Amino acid sequence: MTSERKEDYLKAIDQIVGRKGYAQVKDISKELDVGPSSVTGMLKKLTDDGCINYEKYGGVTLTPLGKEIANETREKYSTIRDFLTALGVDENTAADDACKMEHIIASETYEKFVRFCSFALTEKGALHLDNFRKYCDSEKPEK
Amino acid sequence: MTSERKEDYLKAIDQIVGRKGYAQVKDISKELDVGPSSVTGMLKKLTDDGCINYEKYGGVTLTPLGKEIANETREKYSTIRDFLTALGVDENTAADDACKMEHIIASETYEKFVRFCSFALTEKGALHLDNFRKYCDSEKPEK
DNA sequence: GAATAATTTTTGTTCCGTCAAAAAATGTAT
DNA sequence: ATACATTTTTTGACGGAACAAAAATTATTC
Repeated sequence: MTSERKEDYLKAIDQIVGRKGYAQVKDISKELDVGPSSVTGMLKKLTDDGCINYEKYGGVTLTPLGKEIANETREKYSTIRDFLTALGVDENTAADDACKMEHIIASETYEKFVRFCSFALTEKGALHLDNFRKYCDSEKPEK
Repeated sequence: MTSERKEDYLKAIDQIVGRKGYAQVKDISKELDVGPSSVTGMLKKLTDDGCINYEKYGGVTLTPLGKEIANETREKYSTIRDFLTALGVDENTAADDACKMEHIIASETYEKFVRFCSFALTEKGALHLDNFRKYCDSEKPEK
């Protein structure tokens, strides 16, 4: 009922609402890089799902349900992105991958990522991670 | 041209061929848990793509191209699975997640996973990982 | 307030992957 | 070799998500 794509839309709407108070079709269209007619279509579905407040030709905002889903998705996204960057993945790549991974990983896996991130903030953890990073740099020449 | 689903099919076919020399529609159907008509449809596309040797009502095998894709996919899969289990994710969950992640992560991210796995085989690495695992166990009570 | 511009919605099409049911081919008994 | 069982293919349909083009609405400007 709440597909991957719907989560993407909700996250995008949340972001835009955060910036300007409400979201217009053109904003969402730009944000997700899809045509405006695709957006209108999805807005109807999200309305049926009870995720957004939407009236034709009007601005879009999130309902509590929509906000909840957006927040969960966004939080997952941030954690995964941080996890990947901690591992040494480039910022942009990490952001891209996190955006796709957030939809598919199990909650158990997600939990490990959370732990890893907080561990990385530990003294020991930071040290270990540093070691890994050095290892990464040193082992490259083999190829 | 080579979608996620195609990779899944190729991987499944590769596996079955490994077991019995060739793959039948029913095998693939069972392996991927889809109806036989779906399989037949996909087999046509994979033939057009030059990934499989397929003649109606006959067994299916992989072409060099198909084998190459299957191998890449499989290798990616194994690495991701190992990476996740190294982090402490349960075997089954790791397998499931790897199956989905293999399609979407960037090669850069993949490379980090590879590095992490080989680092984990190092003396230092094993130690670090052990530390993380202990941290995981210790921090659980907070919830 | 009429004319024009920007935005949004409709409508009809497409692609992908799936399915169920019916038809065709193949395999296996007896 | 005839009847039955299994496997495979065809056919037609569906849902999801996207698009382009045309129509409708709202906003702006003079």
